[in-house]
Amino acid sequence: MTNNQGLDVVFQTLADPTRRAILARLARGPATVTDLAAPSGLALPTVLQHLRKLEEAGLIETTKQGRTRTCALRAGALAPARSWMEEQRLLWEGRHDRLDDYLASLTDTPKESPS
Amino acid sequence: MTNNQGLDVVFQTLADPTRRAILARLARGPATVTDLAAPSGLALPTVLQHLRKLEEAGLIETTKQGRTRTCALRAGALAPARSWMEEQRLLWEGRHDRLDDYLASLTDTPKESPS
DNA sequence: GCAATACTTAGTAATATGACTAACAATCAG
DNA sequence: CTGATTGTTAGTCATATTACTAAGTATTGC
Repeated sequence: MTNNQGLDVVFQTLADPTRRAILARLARGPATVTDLAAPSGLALPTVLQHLRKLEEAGLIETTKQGRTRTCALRAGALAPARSWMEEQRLLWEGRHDRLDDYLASLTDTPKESPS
Repeated sequence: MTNNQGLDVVFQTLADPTRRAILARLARGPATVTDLAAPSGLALPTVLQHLRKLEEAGLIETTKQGRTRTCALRAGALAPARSWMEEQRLLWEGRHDRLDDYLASLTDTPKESPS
């Protein structure tokens, strides 16, 4: 269905460059909170907020062991979003109504232009 | 690059269900502002705001002819977002570090010293 | 011309977002 | 135990988002 409620959350989560950077970093392997914060130039609590959102969106998972929390990607989490986009692409490309074509079709009244 | 600034806008735009619904509607063909507002149950100005965002994100284009504005999809506008997701998918799947595997690798030091 | 139609602008309000600092809690190293 | 490391919580603040209403402009049809 086009009404996937989880899509809101996933797209919203991906909309932030800091979070995309975190995902990109995690794509190279698991990391701790401090590891993730370092290149961002952000304060730890800020990064933590982003991590919470990423986790709530199901994009990552984390566990705490001792005093360090390790974060890793959750494979397949992007599938619904990818799926939606693919669906759209097919629809969009399937019918290539460009706007001007459409407008042309409206004035296409076979009447041989009086006046 | 992972730093695509346009991705912010596109993902942000897709994060709203009303806007996704508008896109889904437009995938079936161009429509006027009023057409798009009707099924949403929203006030016209609200829909207009969404349309402006969609247009700023490059996802649709609109033209006014007489007193009606017609909206249509802009094909290919999703490409950068799709591209980012595809890139991520490859990375994520390429290395299937699940979190527990990683943690296991850390404690690989056989701790024969429980209790 | 006049009224209905279709959109627009402006202003408002509730809520969400993303950043910070300060202070706390829980480990680990020596 | 003590202190450094790592994370967490709480509270604040500026800005953005998304909705609304009310009032405007521009076209079209009679």
